Amino acid sequence: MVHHQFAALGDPTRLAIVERLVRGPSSAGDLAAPTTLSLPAVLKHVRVLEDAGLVTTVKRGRVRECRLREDAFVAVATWTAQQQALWSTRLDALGTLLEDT
Amino acid sequence: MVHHQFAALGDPTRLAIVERLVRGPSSAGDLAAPTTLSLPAVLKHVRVLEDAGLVTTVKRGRVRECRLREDAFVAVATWTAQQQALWSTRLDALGTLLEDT
DNA sequence: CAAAAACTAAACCTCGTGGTTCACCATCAG
DNA sequence: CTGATGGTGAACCACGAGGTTTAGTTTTTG
Repeated sequence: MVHHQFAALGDPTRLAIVERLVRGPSSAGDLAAPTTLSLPAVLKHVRVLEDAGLVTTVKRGRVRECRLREDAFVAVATWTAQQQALWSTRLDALGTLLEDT
Repeated sequence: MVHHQFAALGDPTRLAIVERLVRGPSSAGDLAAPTTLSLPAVLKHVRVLEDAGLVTTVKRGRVRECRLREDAFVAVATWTAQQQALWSTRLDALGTLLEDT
């Protein structure tokens, strides 16, 4: 169900987290630092991303390390490509139909 | 700002609308028919998709025709691919770093 | 061991989203 | 012209999402 991924990426804060995480793993605190938000708020966002399968976290000692999951992005890319494919074949069908008339 | 597209696709009803629209344009009424929702509700969703640039609508006579915009999907696909690229080059960098040690 | 750091859990608040209904306008069919 | 059809605008409502603070808990560090 790909709409969970989309919903997770739909929030600007979460999108920013992802764009930062793409440069490498980070602790929750380091994710919160550049923002104006409180730690708990950021942690909630991370949890949402985790539930959507876009991020994994492990707790090492007292720090929670967050890293990106590539396969989730593949799922999103696949869905998008598939829709595009359906759309363009439909356009092709219309094209040949118009040729026939 | 791609998070608007993501937010628009994050709602299941809206995603369903898109998946139906990929098979060709449709009137607002025809979009509402297969759902349990009221027409105004569906129209609101269409408006959101329109604001996100994923859909265009024109009013012809008394019926509003909705159709998909391919370029918006290209934008989404591009963003996703770009993140994937950044992520994997970062993995490559880590790989060579590990080789050096 | 004591104190600081990093997170977590819980309680709480606000506001936007997703939905409704109803009244209304515009257009098409008879 | 009249009535039915398709859509629009406005008022309204409920609830969940995104945020806060505060009070713990668990590691690390001096």
